[in-house]
Amino acid sequence: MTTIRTRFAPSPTGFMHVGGVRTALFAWLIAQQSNGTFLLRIEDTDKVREVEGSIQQIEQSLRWLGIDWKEGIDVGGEHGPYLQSERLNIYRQWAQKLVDQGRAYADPYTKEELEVFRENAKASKQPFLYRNHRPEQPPVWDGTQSLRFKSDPKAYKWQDAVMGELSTGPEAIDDFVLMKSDGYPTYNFCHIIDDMLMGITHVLRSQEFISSTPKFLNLYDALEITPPVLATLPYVMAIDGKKKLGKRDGAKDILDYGKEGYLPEAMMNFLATLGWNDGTEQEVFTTTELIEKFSLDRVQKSPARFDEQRLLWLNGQHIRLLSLDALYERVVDFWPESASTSTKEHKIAVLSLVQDRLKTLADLSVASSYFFETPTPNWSMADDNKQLRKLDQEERKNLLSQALTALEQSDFDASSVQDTLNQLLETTGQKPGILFSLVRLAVSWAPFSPALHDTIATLGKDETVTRISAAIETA
RNA sequence: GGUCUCAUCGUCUAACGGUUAGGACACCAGGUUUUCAUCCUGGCAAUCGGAGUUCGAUUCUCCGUGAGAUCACCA
Repeated sequence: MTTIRTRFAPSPTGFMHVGGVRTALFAWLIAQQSNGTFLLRIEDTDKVREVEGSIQQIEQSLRWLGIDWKEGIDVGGEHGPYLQSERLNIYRQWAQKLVDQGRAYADPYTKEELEVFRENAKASKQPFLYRNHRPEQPPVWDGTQSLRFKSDPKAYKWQDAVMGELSTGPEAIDDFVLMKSDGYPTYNFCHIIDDMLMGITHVLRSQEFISSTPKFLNLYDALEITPPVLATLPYVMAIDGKKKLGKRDGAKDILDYGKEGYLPEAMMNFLATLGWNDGTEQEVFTTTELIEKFSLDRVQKSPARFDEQRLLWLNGQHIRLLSLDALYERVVDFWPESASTSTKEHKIAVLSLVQDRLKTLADLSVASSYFFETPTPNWSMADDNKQLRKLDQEERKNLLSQALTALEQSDFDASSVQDTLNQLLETTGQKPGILFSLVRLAVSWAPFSPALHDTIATLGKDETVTRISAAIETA
């Protein structure tokens, strides 16, 4: 198998949202599965749009997801530098080469003059093509004018690893800007140089680039470069509506999902299966399985909508996949405050009870608070309960007293408590729906909780006795 | 307007040209000695339209329709 080299090459223009991250993920997956190289290059050639701190945020986002890079601005590598603004002399050399070959020329027009051309074209209902206005005697390029590619318009037909065969007519090719007048290269130019110099074998990018691909192909031809494998990924669409997911439409920072209690492996599973499947009925994939099974030829051609419900479900699935120790490591930031003084043993015991109930790690706080702090009796909860509202005050007190007496004599492991509770059903002659609901409420005062005997055993004898006693007093 | 792309349940998707069009999420109903959740069982629900090719089209071709992208000294 040939060694695959892929890259993720974002612009430092702000936080990362799921659309961008998915492109990185797919590139990373195919590199991983061939034991190849995934590298991180930063495309900071537009100084106007650049946002301070973006690079750190991009790196943090990828690391959170579990995507690592073998080469990049922070780790270096033999094809560096990986920050485009530090490669300006390289682009200049290649630009000059094109000038020398007669394939690039300085643009003598002002923006205003170009605008006139465009408007005239529009007025006569013709498409605007810069190449129809090529200057006869372009000035010598000194780096202060923009430099344009002298295109060689023709029809192209090419293979896309996802989309299959794609084609365009010569109309799609025009003289585009290679170097801007501020001395920086355009994306259209420098990404091609960098991909070549960095040995990139597979270029993955999202659908909006499909219409500029013929321009790239024309430039590859001029530079006599064999193009890498091109793969076009369909959009991730916004949750509602039919627009591609973008920051303006409320796309969230990927790091926010971590803060909200989503597991990175669940997010990775979600992103990978958004537009890809392995052909089986498997829905839940570990990272290892994704690396093994992912393939570009099973990537969907059409856009997929971001479905939060599915992400939430997957997150629950992945939470259930974790061992208690692993889960314990993950939830450090999500305990209720009252848990801070608790022991690891107790916390693990609580986790074993609530694990199946968590959809996000952030659910932990609500689901577990009564294990760490004594709740205040709230008898209105009993009045709201269909079964319990039938009991009068005396019956409540009586049942709880019997439960208290029985439990005081119980060994406090889960199965003893279970036995005790079962005996109590017989001695009181009550239905479980009434007896258990009552006791459950008395020890938790929560709308829901794990199985009663587990809950009681985990609370421990002292705490259980205290709580039932308090319930009897306030009934 | 030019160029280009896409099209199966509400959503994510499966189906060498031959299946009662399958699965998952969501939703609804039932089950697992209380509750919530997990888990299990069942239910609801789709091939954009029209021609053509074929014994037979979700699948191939064409024409519509719809949706999207792009036509920057942004990437």
